Amino acid sequence: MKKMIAVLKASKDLFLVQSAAILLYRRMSTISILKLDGLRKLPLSTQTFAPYSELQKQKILESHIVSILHGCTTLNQLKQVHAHIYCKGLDQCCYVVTKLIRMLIKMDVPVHWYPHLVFRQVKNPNPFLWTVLIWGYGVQGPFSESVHLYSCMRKKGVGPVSFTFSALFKACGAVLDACLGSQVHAQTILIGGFASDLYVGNTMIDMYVKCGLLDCGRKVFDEMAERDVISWTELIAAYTRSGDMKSAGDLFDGLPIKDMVAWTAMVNGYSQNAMPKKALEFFERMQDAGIAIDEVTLAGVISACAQLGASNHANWIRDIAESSRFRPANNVVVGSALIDMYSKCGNVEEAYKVFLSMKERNVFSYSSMIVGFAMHGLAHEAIKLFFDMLKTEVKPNHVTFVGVLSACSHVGMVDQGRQLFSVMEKCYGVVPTADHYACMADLLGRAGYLEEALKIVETMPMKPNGAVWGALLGASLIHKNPDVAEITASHLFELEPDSIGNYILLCKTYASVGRWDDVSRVRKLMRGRKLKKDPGCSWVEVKNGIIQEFLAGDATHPQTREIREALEDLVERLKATGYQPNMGSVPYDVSDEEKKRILMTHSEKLALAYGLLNTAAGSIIKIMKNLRICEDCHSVMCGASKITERKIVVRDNMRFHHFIEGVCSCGNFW
DNA sequence: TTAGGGTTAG
Repeated sequence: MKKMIAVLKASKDLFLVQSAAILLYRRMSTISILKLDGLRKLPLSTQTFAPYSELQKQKILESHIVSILHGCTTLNQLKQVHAHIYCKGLDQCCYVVTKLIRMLIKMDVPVHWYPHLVFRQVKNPNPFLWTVLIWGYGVQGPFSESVHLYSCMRKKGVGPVSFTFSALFKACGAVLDACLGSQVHAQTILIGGFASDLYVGNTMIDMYVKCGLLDCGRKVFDEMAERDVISWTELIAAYTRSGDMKSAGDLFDGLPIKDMVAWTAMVNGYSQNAMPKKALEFFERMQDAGIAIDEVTLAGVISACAQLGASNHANWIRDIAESSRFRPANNVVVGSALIDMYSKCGNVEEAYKVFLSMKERNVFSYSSMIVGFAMHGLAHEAIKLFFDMLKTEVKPNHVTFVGVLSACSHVGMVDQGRQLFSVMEKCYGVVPTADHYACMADLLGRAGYLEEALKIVETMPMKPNGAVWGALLGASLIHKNPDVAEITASHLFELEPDSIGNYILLCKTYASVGRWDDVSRVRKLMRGRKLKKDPGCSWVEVKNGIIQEFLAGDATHPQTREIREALEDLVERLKATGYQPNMGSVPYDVSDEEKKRILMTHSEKLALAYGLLNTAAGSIIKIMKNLRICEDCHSVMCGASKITERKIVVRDNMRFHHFIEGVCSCGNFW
């Protein structure tokens, strides 16, 4: 650096010095301006200006100041440069002032304060200067100010530039005002020339999409004279967000040059739409195409692996992340995604290791870890982490509270949950949403306070959603309360008429108290609505990361006989320790013998037997299930963990159960 | 000036 300055100082060529200085300022953005002061003064000396006209000197000065502005990293530096701008008599130069305002806004200085003040001091603002302010309000709000400024600008007879419309669309998108957006759209056509501008088109697509008018966005796209990869990607992402992967895929196929962002939009689209296998397939195609990846790609793929819940996928993507530039310890996005993934793959210990290794943690990292602990029934750990978080600068958000409340719910910590719920808004500024009421309904309901839960639901300030009533219905089954179940189910059948799970919960609740007539009435209702029960389905991980799937009653596996024998043998040994089949887990009015037979074909039992046969002695057995584990299977898992001396981890659709030496981490409370 | 983003519940 010193050498370079010496060479530059010795140089007589002003343009050489100038361009080198600009390069230096841009590249060494962290170097304080003062350090480079000697260099900054150099080209401004009277001597070196000699061969240039006044106008040229002015232009050089302007571009010089702008390059210094670009190098600023703190507000103080900007203030210093601002003072310098005054000294040099450039405070009326729109070009320089525009750049100053832009930098101020980028540093989150409130637009209405410093930037707007600087703007007011310019006597004849040009369109760019007007626009940068419009853009500033479009970024920070109040967004109405963007529109107001635009009309002021027009009243003063200043014509817009294309950036003016981009800025306006940004503001309309931010307030989801499609009506205003289409008025601005009309202006772009009326004034002429702007509607065909690439930037304007792209921001217009973005605005329509944000306002939920995907078709309008598509129309703009179809009519654009010129498109770039950004136009395509905007629309692809919009389709993925709306769940239309078909249209997203069609567009993607037609995209002439696909860059990393476009590929990532597809990978993450599949991941967000619960198609994790497709996401991984696409990711591999992306890698085969030699496209680089970044933290956003990794986050999506990691989320897909989390959904699959299998250790082999987890280890595979962990290796990729570790060997990339975005290592979990150094990257808060990748780190947080990994915490979630390990929790969902049943390895909460590894999730916590990742959490501890992270140099920076944000609300995603904390919330993911809290939710992870909650999922595994580690409520005390979740709550401790929550209070640790409060000691940092990271503020809890609505997800963090869902995490702590569900942690309380999973272990029956009613008082702690009530306390947190009562202070979440007052002390932490998080306004309870329907999700939080669902957690409360779950917490109180599970713990047996069904009436109190019902009261909360009936008096909550917003309309209860499916999750809220669903929580109550689940609790009604646990506590065998068909009266509350009937009330909740009637709401659920309206809100979610096609959701089979609600009908089944109601049936099971009736069955639990022997009201078989009601059971058949609900079944008839289901048949009338053409609803079919989801078959129970379990997966078990065996050697080399192979995953075996079993449906309830499955007799298609080549090892079926061995599986059945192993299961019968296991149950016999369990009976010797006091186990009795739980007939209440079969919601059918059939004989006890038939109930026993049905119990033996539950998918998680088949998976367990297969796991025992096909994994090494002493290793952990990991099972995933699409539905909630039934009570009978739960007690079989408990017993099996003791007599086979195996740790068994079951992930059902609610949470994780860790069975160790005859005890489940859920404390039989799930 | 414009694109892709990780955590939530029955």
